[in-house]
Amino acid sequence: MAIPKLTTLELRIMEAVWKHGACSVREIQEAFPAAGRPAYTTIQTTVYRLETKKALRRVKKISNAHIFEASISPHAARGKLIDELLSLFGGGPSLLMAHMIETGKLTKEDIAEAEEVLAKHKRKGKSE
Amino acid sequence: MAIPKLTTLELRIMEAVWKHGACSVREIQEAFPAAGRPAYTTIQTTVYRLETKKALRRVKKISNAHIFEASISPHAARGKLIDELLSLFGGGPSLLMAHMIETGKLTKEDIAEAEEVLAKHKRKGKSE
DNA sequence: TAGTATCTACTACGTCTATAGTAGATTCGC
DNA sequence: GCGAATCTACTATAGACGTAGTAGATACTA
Repeated sequence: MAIPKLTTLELRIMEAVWKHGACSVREIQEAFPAAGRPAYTTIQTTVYRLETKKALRRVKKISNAHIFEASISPHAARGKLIDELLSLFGGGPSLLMAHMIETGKLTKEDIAEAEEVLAKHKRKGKSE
Repeated sequence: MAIPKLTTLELRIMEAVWKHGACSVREIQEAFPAAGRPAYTTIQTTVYRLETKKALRRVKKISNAHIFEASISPHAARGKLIDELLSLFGGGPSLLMAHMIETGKLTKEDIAEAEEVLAKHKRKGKSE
């Protein structure tokens, strides 16, 4: 199943659903910071679009409100974003990492952490 | 100077200008792979839009053609992209790195390379 | 200089996105 | 059961993007 391309607002809605679990349009809307919160119907429209994109689906109805659930995982959605970014950086992580180092976003600690994660991942991978 | 938001096509045009240096619309168009190359006027329109976004500027005229030059650096433009991605990953590189490791995009070698870049960067940074 | 090629400037248009209003259905409280 | 609140479904719209055509200006060539 291909991960659909999600826009910023769509992604923020997905984040809300991923975080809160199955929820209504109202709950999604209220997950947005009160300052600059989009209108209820703005969220509603975008939720519907996420539905046609197969990123959300209706699971049940509570009272007169539909309850939505994510059909794609945060892991998969983020993976797609990363793939797209990497493709703009020549396909590999080198340029991306180099850039983060130059701009101070990637520190010694982050690298050490990455090594640990890698080691852990390798151990798991071995058993597959 | 804020870096404007660039779309995919815009970014590909910028890449061409960054690579070739100041060039004409025709040269930009021909930098695209022949298969699926957009029409001349498609490039032209997008170049104009990049001009209003202050990402490109006309520097001179050769014969009857304008020559364009980048007003923003690849470094800055890529930095903006990375910032946007990182903000979707909680602001830090950890989640991003972890994801790349899990999906096999980040290897031991990449991490070793990053360490070298970091060391090199630190040496340079010290003298500033 | 006359014809041809090229380029600019402008216009057009379908799609997508963010935005939100409205009408009618549903439900809840009393 | 009736009024108020809430929700859905539909409609609308402005701006951005990718796409490209056309008319007129400019320049090269023979």
